[in-house]
Amino acid sequence: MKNLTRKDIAKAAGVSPSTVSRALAGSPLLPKSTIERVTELAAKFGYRPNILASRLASNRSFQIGFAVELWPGTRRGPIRMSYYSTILDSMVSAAFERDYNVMLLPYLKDGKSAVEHFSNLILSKHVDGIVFAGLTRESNIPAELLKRNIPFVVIGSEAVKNKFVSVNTDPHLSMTEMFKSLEGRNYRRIFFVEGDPEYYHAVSLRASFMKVLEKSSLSLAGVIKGDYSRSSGYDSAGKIFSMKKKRDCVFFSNDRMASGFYMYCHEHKIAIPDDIGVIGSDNDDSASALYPGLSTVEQPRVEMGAAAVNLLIDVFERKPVQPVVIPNSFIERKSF
Amino acid sequence: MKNLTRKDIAKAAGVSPSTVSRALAGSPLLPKSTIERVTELAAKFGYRPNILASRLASNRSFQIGFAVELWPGTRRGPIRMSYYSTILDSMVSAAFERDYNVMLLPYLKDGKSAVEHFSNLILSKHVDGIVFAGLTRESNIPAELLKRNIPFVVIGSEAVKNKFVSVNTDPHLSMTEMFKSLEGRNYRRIFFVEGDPEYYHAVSLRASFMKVLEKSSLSLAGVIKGDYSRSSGYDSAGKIFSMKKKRDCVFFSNDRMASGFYMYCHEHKIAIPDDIGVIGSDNDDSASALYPGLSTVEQPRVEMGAAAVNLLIDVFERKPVQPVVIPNSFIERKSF
DNA sequence: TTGTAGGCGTTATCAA
DNA sequence: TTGATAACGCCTACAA
Repeated sequence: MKNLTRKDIAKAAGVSPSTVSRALAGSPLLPKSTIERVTELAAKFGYRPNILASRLASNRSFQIGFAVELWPGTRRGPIRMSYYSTILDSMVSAAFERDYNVMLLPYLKDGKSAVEHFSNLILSKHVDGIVFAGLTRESNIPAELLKRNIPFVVIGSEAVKNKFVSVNTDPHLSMTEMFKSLEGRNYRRIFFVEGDPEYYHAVSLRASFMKVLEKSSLSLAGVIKGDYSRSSGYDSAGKIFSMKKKRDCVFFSNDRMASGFYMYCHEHKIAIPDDIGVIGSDNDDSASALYPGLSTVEQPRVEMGAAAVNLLIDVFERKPVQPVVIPNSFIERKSF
Repeated sequence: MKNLTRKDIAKAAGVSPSTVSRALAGSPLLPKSTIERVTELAAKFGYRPNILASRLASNRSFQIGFAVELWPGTRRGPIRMSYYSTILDSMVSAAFERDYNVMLLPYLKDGKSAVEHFSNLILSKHVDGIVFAGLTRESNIPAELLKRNIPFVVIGSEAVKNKFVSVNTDPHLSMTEMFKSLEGRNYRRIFFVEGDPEYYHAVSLRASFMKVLEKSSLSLAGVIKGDYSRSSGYDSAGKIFSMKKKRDCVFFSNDRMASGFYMYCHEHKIAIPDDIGVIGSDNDDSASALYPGLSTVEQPRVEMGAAAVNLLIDVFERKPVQPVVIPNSFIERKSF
């Protein structure tokens, strides 16, 4: 079956193909009557402009890529993790509002150079630009992509000297709120359980925590290494309880580790918050299933995803862009 | 800056543009030497075929759409829910393996007809086919899309008379395992907390449950209405405990409702499993944070997502396809 | 084994 | 206000 094209509509309407395009685009040059007639005819025929042809002609794909790193040999990627899925969720909406689509760009962790892969995707016009999230601090991707003049935005990574466009969180406000709350409850010391320092998030959260801690009346009970996993949260409990004093509390760099800590406390009949106060970070959905409700430092993922998309489109449109820093808030529940 | 095209490589290699295409596609017609020479030259120049042109010429987008229903006026879609993100995650991997890409297709819940929207997406060649998940039972989308000859696959919906391609779960095996376990622990009665019957999943799970229940030595303590939400699980507790007898247990149609029930039990100092046995369904990640560990009927989402993609590509390639039914398993933890 | 040439269905420029 | 026409870059039948 032959595809319906502009020509067919043009013939039926007794105009030229270009007029059909103009009418469908609602060009202000055309009189209303023409627009109406052509539009009606197009609807009647069920004509839809071929987006493939339109993209070729305009040399734009109107697609934004979201990079997802696959583990070779598995059917598992990062999207099932709530950090990624929440960001993606809001990216889709934000892109939709600006007439872009989001495409997923899987790449193999130990495949050929990721940089090469993404360059190809841009050069071959698969996507107009790429959003990255969850890169490790040592990743060379942003620096290399910059060299090659590839439009991209990075979520949650350090924007080295503001050289590339990034979206980040500033937990300063939420930390301030948190310490204020803690002081109000007469806590004296606090443990800090760190995330995986490969990630910028872990480092910046720690820095922010320490900065605000200094100004507070609490003192540091200790820093415990973690890696964001539930088991590392569980394991941290042993160390914490070996050092614990009265009126101590713990801060976890994500809710997942906090949930591991909860598990330990349940198993050992330790009462939260009576025996120890607990605070998490992320406001994961799963955290709200915990009992007692986990107080947590929110990560504004929805805002970050939307901001990344809007920044990227601004780049396409050659508008001036600034790195975006989004403050987050502290959510108080029952865990301290 | 001008785009690098076949022509440039052709000129440099002293061949025609078509030969460049053939070489890059590894055509068996060409001698190895030509393929090598052209490939090297292309690499040296950093030439990447323009996928936009290729798609126009072949009239295929090599993209698979995943439909996501947006709530108007919010930046929230379904992808943040683990049901969707897990399916999507495996779809991306499966598509990658067969050289397809996954594109997200948002549509407004109360926007213009969804059917119209998806027809357009296909007619305009945005995507070659579409995967749906989480449709309600009364949705007219599958029937209408079928009429219009649009390639699609539906996950978790009833395949009415096998008329359209679908991927479903058969919980029969896991239910059998579950009841066997329950009998081994001397449970006498079981409550069934239903999901939202708008969804096929709720209905089919209930049917499967009842069928296996009949053959077991347990009796039905009652059916409680739920809607998959945590709060409906919490609310179910009141009804359950008003009817509860010794050696009763509860089955929840998803883990989320079970987590609401846990919340109630914690608040009311009811011990799981000593006072009541609990079983969930889905094997959500968040369920594994519950204490005591929630036994659950798994939903094979990873397999469903991958199967959907492979079915769809089979449809493109005009291979004969059959609806896929994937059995699931029972995961025993500490909640009964 | 390789080259030629006619699509594919738009967009965009220029002329009328 | 409209119409012609030249790109856009690749695919592919057909010819050589």
